[in-house]
Amino acid sequence: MGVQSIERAFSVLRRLSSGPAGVTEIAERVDLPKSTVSRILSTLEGIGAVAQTSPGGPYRIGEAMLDLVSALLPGRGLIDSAYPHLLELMEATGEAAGISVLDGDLVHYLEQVESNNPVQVRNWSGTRVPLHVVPSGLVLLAWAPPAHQRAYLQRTLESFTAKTVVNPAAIAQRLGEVREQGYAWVFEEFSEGINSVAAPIRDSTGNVIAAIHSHGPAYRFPLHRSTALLGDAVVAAAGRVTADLRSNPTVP
Amino acid sequence: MGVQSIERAFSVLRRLSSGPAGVTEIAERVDLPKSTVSRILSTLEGIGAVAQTSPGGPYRIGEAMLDLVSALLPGRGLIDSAYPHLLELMEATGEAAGISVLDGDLVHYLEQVESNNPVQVRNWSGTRVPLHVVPSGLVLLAWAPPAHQRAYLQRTLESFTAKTVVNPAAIAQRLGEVREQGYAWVFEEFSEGINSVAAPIRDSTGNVIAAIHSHGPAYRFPLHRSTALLGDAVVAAAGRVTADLRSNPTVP
DNA sequence: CTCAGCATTCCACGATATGGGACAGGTCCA
DNA sequence: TGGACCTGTCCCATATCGTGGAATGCTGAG
Repeated sequence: MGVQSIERAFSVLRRLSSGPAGVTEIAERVDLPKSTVSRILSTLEGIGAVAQTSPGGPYRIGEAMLDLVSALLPGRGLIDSAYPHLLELMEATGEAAGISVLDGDLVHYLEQVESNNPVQVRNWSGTRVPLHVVPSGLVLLAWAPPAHQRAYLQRTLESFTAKTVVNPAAIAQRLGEVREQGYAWVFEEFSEGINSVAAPIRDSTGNVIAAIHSHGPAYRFPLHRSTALLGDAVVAAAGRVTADLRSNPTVP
Repeated sequence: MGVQSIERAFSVLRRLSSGPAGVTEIAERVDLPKSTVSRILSTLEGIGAVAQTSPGGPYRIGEAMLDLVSALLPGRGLIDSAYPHLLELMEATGEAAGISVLDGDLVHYLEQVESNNPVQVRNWSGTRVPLHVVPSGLVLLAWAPPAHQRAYLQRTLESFTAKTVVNPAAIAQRLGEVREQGYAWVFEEFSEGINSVAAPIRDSTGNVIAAIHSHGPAYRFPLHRSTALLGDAVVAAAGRVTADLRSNPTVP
């Protein structure tokens, strides 16, 4: 039904995705003449979609394939832009800092930098948690389309600790406060012993596309420090990331 | 000189890597008739290389592309399998532990877990170093095809410290010892002040596909401890990773 | 209701991919 | 050393297969 040679090229790539292989081996596996496989590999090599492990050696998937999916690997470019500002924020608050994006009804933690403090909040990179229990989630929800917000609040909201707010009306009011203040604090609603504060990152058109946060053990964060000052620090860090994105708008 | 339709397909994919687009837009950008682009997109969609953001909407890069590069995101599956065993090894030796794979004439460090000791060997994750100066490299070379070994030893071998062994015959003999013992030690041949020990990880067919190692500052590692016992600890950890891979053979 | 813009489908044409086989380079074993 | 047996690339006559212009169908705006 489709274009034959394209389908064949992807059969070859699929074989290579499970490890390097030579022309003959691939030809047997995908049931094609060697000459055809050789020609396909030459073409793919010219594109950069495959490469030889060593000159004259077996073929493997090429770096160009990474560029093609970079938009999919959630926010690779975003992480690169945000990294230095995560470090700054970590130094400013003395606690771990991280960024996250919205993934459906969950907040997806992309990256985290840690302080060198021996007592640390574990690294949540790669995990996803419901929006209403973490400040990053509240931030992302606060600037989501109203229709999304309403849909989210109509669902049954899970409670994680004794302090978790699950009342839809209470959360809706909270979202308003977050929009006013520009940041969100959550005190032990996701996990007992962890406090966290977050602010929104915007793309070059002003849409909120991610959140940046800092979090630490409840016994020392924020402790005697002003939640407003810490909030401002996070907002400032988010602003710097936003500014960077504006000057280099290549992020998904 | 390559297969036209494959090259065209990748032109389309390249356009999509910078964000979703419709048929007309793509057609203009890559300078092809709409009908051709439409046909290419249908084919790619059948494969899963592209998908529609919404039914009837613009196209974006598809999830299948992720599977193709999973081998490139350096050994994601391998790292996942090995991680718990790296932790165990780190606890057993009290020093940092890591895994690495062969990349041409270099050993590529994929991942490292660190002890909580304040004095630490820096994290080499992501870097590549020549095979003959680190035990992981010796291990990978020891079980490489004899032709590769000979080719490698014929090259001019770089010296990193006063202790680096660069004599091909000496290295060849050393590889024999590594194969006998099942592990390799290197004392300050790569960097003064670092000692390291490594053992091979095999795939489900018995081929050596990676190495696991532990390394620490020379003044305390191995110190008074038996190099044989530490070697056995690394071999045991490697064996556990190998066993895991056997029961779950999805790694590159 | 018409028109503009979009994506898909159709089909005759011939450019283009195809694959069998020849070839060259390498490794292994006797 | 020779030759058997791999390997991957190249060649070229063949017709398959992709091509692209035009027609069709769809949707939404004015």
